[in-house]
Amino acid sequence: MARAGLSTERLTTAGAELADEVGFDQVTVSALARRFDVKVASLYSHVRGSQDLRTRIALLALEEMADLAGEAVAGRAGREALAALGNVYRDYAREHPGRYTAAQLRLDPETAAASAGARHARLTRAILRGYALEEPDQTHAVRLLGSAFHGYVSLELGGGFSHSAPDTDTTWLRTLDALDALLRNWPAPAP
Amino acid sequence: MARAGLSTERLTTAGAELADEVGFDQVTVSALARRFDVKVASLYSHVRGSQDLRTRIALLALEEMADLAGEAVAGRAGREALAALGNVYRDYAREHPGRYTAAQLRLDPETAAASAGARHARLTRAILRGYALEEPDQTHAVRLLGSAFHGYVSLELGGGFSHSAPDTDTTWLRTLDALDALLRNWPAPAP
DNA sequence: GACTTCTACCTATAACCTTTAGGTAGTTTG
DNA sequence: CAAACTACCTAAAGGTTATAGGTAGAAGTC
Repeated sequence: MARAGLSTERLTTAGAELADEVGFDQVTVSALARRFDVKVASLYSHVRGSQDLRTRIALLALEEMADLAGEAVAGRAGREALAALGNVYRDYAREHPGRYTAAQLRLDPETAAASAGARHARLTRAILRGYALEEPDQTHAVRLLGSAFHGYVSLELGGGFSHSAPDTDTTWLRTLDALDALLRNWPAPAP
Repeated sequence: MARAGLSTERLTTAGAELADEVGFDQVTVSALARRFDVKVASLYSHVRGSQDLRTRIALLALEEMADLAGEAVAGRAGREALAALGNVYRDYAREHPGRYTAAQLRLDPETAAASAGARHARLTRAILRGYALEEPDQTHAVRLLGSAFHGYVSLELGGGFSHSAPDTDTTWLRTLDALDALLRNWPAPAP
């Protein structure tokens, strides 16, 4: 009875790979068992079930992205920092589509609180140091940046911009231009 | 043998209701059959399967949103039109979370081409008539608006902004302010 | 080095969802 | 009013989730 060397971590990373290959919602306990050439029930010693597996993948993705974002933003400011952060999300989503959609999984409050989610918020906020924004506009801007990045990436990933000129790479650059200009020129509330 | 009065349309709208109640990915042929108090196999005369059902719900949601967006944008221009369009998406997502996530379903190219997707693009483009944008910036702006709206709505729906000051309603208003300002002041490409 | 103990993985089982095939009872049409 | 159609059925096969309880190999103990 050769042992496959299962563990919660190995299952999580294998699940993440599986997600990237076949899509996050095709990630199933059975498919994972097949990948390890092991019976399904064996996974239940390491993972509580399919929901648990999915949230573990989501947490992994959030951490990985936060790590990359941290590196990318370090030592940069202004538009350069903005572009670095945006590129992290966009590149990650293209290299790891399954993980990226996993990261969008709705987490229950406690899990979310223990996740790398807060790090993402802090990193985005750090970028705003290069721009002159006071509270509460800073928070508004954090949310707007998050929305724009996530929205762009998820629409592009979903094929929303596909096959029509101009290509999405230049739109992405112009989007970064636009967001940079917006932050430098943050408007007062409308009357 | 009383007839339940099934039809593809009734199944689709019932499926949409179900999605709003229990979440789009909990929409299952079995659950729908239960709702009509009918055996599962009976649905397969009206719907090809669970995938077919899901895309029908997605198409319905896209149409409903496009209808609402068309009404909302008519007779408005500039910031007013921008806010009207954004509010349509946001309100729709909050009233019909299941349908909204359904609308994000990745469609195969032919289905997408026959969907209301193009109407959404046209409506967004129509809004830009109130701003002075030439091509290709107009397309970039269409994509940016789509990203910002979708990103905001989906993060808010997923609880991303939850329970932290300032409240999401004012962030939403300030986001509209910001996008309006951005469109009025669209930047030239960075050097 | 034998003995316990832990761990990794197993078989078996039950519940649920999907999908297809083929049948029967209402409803509509000529 | 018979033929044809439609709406719904039973039956069955295959896949996924999940739990309970069992066995073999590895690790620690004397």
